[in-house]
Amino acid sequence: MKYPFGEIESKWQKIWEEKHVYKTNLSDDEKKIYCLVMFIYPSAAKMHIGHWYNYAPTDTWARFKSLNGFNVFEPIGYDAFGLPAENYAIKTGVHPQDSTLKNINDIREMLKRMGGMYDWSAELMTCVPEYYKWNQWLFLQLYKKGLAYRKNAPVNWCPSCKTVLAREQVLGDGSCERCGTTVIQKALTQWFFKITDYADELLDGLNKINWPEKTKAMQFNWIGKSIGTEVDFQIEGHEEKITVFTTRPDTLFGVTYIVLAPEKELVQKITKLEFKEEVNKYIDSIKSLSEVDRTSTVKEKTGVPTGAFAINPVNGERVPIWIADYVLATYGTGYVMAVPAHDERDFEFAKKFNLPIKKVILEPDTEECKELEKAFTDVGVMINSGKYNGLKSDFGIQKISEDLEKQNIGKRTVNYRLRDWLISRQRYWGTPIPIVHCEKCGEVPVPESELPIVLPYNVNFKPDGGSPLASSEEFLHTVCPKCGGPAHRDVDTMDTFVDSSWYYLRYLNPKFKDGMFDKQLADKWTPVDTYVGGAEHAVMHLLYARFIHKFLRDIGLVNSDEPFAKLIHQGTITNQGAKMSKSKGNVVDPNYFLETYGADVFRMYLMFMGPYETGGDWGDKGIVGVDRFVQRLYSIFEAHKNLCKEYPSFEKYNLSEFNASEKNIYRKTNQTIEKVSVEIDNFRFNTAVAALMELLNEIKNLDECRKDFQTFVLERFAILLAPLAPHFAEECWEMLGKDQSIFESKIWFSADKSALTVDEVNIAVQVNGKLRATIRVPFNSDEIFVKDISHKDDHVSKWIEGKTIVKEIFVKNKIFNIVVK
RNA sequence: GCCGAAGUGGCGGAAUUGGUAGACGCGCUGGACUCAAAAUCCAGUGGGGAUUACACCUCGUGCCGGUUCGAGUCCGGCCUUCGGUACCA
Repeated sequence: MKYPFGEIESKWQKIWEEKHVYKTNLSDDEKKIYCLVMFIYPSAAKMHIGHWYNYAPTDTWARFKSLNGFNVFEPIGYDAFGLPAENYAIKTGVHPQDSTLKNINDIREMLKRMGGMYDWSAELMTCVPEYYKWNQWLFLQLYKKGLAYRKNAPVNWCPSCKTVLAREQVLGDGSCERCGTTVIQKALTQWFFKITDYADELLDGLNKINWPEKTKAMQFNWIGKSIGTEVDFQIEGHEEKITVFTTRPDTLFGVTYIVLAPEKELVQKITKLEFKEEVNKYIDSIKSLSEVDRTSTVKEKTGVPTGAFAINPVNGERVPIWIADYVLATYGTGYVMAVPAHDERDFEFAKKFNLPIKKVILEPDTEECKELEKAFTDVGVMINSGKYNGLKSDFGIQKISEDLEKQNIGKRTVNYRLRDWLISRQRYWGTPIPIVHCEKCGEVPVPESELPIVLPYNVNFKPDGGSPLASSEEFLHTVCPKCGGPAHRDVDTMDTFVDSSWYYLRYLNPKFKDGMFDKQLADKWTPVDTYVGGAEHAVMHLLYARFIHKFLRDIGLVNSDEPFAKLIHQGTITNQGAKMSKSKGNVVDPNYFLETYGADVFRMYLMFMGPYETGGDWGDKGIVGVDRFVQRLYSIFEAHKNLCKEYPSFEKYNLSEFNASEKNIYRKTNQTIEKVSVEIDNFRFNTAVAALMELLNEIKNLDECRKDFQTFVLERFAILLAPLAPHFAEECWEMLGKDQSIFESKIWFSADKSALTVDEVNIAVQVNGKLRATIRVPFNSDEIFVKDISHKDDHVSKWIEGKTIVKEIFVKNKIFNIVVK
């Protein structure tokens, strides 16, 4: 009979639910494992196979750990706020809350159908006040510590979504991550979280976590720590000065001009009257450029002079001040000292605008008078640098910095590429920011007792610019918590990365009322032991979560430094070479496979396809192989119904009492237990499945074995299958005559180590490294014995006859290599 | 451009510290069953050569070189693909 997956899957899902086998007892943390998979974004109604590829293998790992006696907590939830739901509402008129809740219901059904071991009592969604109240509370804590602040800043603005995007949400081609529209620059007053205060700690922490090296490298580069010096330049005819940041103070004598980022306010102040028109024209011309456009290496450099001059503090030279878009207001001080001789960008710029190039570092083995063809950026000997002449330039960096500090015109400092986290969004479907704006008192934080500030249901979320919440009169108007006068609420909402920065703490008790999360549980259960999710989150989400975790530690709420001890990235499943996405229309729907093969075959096939961390292009060719495997097994178990009741197995067998088939099968069974355990433990599901297929091939002669031994083998087979194909394994287990669910009784067998080794091994006999024969010898035979047999072997002797044996290499149980001349 | 990862049969992919390359599966070929087909079962299956047949020989892990008794694995230099990133002063 064909394996009736439909009824069996629903049967066991019902039993698991009734018996609460997935409920984790969080008060017992002795052998705890917090296994977390990145929560799901319910933007599309259906889960596609990419989601399955993420969730099913992780579930297999969690089930494996659970059967091995660990107390595993595996929760699931929904990253429910965000743009797609709102964009969908604008298009169709369906309210984001309604569409999101419906999608969540569909997804929950699918996750249950998949057979996920999720603790449903820990399910959470971020779009409910019970959750986002604590985003607001978190905001207030950051605010109290001065880590949430407002500033006017040039921001990435998506004209289509009419919202500000974080830099990280703008794709490489300058388009909006969510809708694909080209992003423009716009200045707005926005809320920021001061992640830069934690930059150093975020760097140091990378050494303490078991994460993929490449992910750590990406975070390292993203933070981009650089050590340098700030130097003050006086502006001719102005009180103010220009402070530049440089990593090369040794080139200070080579400065031939200064460049300001065009959007800096100072530009307006110092620009000479006759240059104003050109300068403003230039500023206008780059406004439409996205930061990516501005910073493109292929684009020719542009810029205009301001007519103003600065004085070089070390030699009193008068140098012109320019503005150019290659200088960014957001990095360093926004002002750059240009040394064309020793910086590639400055060199290119100076060449184009005929600015002087002054050599101050001499390249080893070159002449001072030789004209530079390109910037020399390495270490050399300082020249044209007054009293520093003759010093090696790397030493000059130290020396000049010291002297600048003594004269109070410079200061050694550290700069980060990392910017503060912009969290304001001019959007409806998110967490309202708990700030009130009062005409008298200015910005006033909402008292904690008044939280949550509930997101109103009735708003106009049409894309007419600005924040939709401003259209809700009752939301907007309030009284000032400080003076009681009329005030209005902040109408922006928070970036959804705030939600995902602490959800792993909330899972431990999503209904907790006395705080953001249950600290007692968090102290016991965090850090998360194993976190699984896509590599696309390598810098954004994973860096923000680390920051928030460290902040929570600093206010005494968690007792660890890092949120995620171990990180695994599942690979991406592509379709015809492209990432699956609704917009590309290449999403593969799992339903066909569920209806044809069932959930277990489908999830096992996903794991069998290849290494979990590699992913790959989707193809369904091989699924029939996994299906055949399951069908064959099903017939075997069907043919041995109630076997364990009639012929109970022994725990251990002695090889000497076995016939040949029994001996082979006993050995293979134990080897498979060993192999599958190690492979699943290391997220190598493909080889675990292959090992089970090998075992199936081996037990073709099962009927030649003693009955109680047949029980022994089939018991183990069912248990080994359980993490991979949980419904099917339960059914097999029951067919054998077992009364209790595998996952209720938590069984895992360990291998009989004495049965792992073999009596005889094949040894490869080589002559000059070429395989000439394989001989079968007793396990652990010594060299003399192997040598004797090898030399007598015809296939070997014909290659060594008449030759001189130079040497012989013997590796026990593996190889015997004869080197002849 | 820079950083990172990867290139193995017709296909997805296996291969402890260097030690019999191609596990497992798909596909394909042949056979059994069947009136026939599907399904199922059995056998074979890297390329080339050679043989009545069994032996057997030879080439082979992107390309070129190196280390070694021995290299998919280590080293040097290329090529290709895929990710990440982009004037960071």
